[in-house]
Amino acid sequence: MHTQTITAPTVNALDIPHVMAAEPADQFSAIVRCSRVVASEFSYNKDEEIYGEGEPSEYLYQIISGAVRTYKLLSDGRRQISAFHLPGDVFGLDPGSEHRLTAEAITNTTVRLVPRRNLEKAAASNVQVTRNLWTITASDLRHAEDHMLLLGRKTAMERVATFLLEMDRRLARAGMMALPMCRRDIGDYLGLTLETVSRALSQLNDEGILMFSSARQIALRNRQRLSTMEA
Amino acid sequence: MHTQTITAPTVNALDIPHVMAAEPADQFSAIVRCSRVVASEFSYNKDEEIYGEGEPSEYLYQIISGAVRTYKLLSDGRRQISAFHLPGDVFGLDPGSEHRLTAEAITNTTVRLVPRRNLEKAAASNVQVTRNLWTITASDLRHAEDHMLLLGRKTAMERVATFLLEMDRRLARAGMMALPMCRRDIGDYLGLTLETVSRALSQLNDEGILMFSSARQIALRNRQRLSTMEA
DNA sequence: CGGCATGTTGAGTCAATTCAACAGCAGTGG
DNA sequence: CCACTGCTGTTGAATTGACTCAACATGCCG
Repeated sequence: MHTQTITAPTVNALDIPHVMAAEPADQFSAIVRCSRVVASEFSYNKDEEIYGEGEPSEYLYQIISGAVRTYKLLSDGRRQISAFHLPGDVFGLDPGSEHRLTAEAITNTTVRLVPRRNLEKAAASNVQVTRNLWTITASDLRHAEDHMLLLGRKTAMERVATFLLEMDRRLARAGMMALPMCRRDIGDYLGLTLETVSRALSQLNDEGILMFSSARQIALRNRQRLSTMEA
Repeated sequence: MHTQTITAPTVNALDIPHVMAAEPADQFSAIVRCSRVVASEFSYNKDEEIYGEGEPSEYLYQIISGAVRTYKLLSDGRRQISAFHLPGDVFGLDPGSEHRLTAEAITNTTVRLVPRRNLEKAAASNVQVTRNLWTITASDLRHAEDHMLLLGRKTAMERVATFLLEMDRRLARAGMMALPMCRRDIGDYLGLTLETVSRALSQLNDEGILMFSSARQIALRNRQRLSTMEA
């Protein structure tokens, strides 16, 4: 693993319970709490690889700030991004000993991480830890099922509409979203070319459904209309 | 659930351990054994729905004989099949209370099933049961990740090559496979039309890479060449 | 044997891609 | 401060792989 910055290990599981009690959905915290393992922090630079496909799976990650893409490549370089991970999201849980995807920082990114080894020890005795790990895998599966429908059967415009609604839901603040990823990343997520993505966004802008303040700063002006477009 | 035939509940978990000891990979048996719940048998007719998207998730299924497709629909009828389930496969484990896919019998199909309610009771106390359920979900996720790459980035011929190798691996006997599904099902699995699937298969036949004895009886004649075609 | 499902093949179309040019902007250094 | 450079994004024009529509072939089941 090629980490650039190592901010000293900071968060001890024993400190967390009361702080995090208000966030029942935070599985990572729940796992850390139950398993009583130490979570460290690491930072990665923009475009830096966090782990590669086929590498041993040693850590579970939660994004503190930044954004991460996980993807698979074909031999000739065609790329399919499976998911974008945003602050609060957990990634890197490939059950089995090897990662099945590559993970890269989209922007400078800081993560919390716990060694899998510790998790497994905790999971062996504590059912709740195992259940939480299962829940994370189940969420990934749910997303993948939805995404297969998009990739297999939706038109370009429907894919872009779905993407915008997903990102709006996950990262909009004050009606505005700041996309961390470039047009090529969006294309590789949606199974389209970057030009097709750009054309679809321009059309939505022309139709008044969204508004750009810059290429990556987008405000949705008509979510309902966009919903009908996602098919 | 609209089941046509109810063959009397037969298999009791307590009978299984020794019979199944030779199949370590059979998670269903392991789960049934650990949780000491009763597994029943049911049969479904060709094209009969086993459960629908959005319905409460009440059972976990294992195919004894036959084949099942699980899919999602768009409002205008476009369909994406997520997976084909063949004898020995487990399906229906949508964590959470509702099914996220519809399941239908492709041919007349017999399944073993256990009530989720019983599983959950067993899983609450027995870590091994939870781990096995997690493993099933993880396998589904792995397949979905591979399939997203196919749907987002592979050409029609590459998709068909991948499909043939998958089915050959899973159901070939004596170098021959008997596909249970029609061309439309294959198309809806691969994100293609049935005509495109048919054309690709014909081309592979012309090139001597496969041989038909009937439309659904296929023997691969050159797996290595097919492997290079799946990209 | 007839009728309907399923599968194949051909011809024309089209949505998305490829290739190409240019615009915008951020960072760099003279 | 502004030209220069590289990167990202947009737009246009031509191409193409897969789709649609159509006709026909095959085969299974009653």
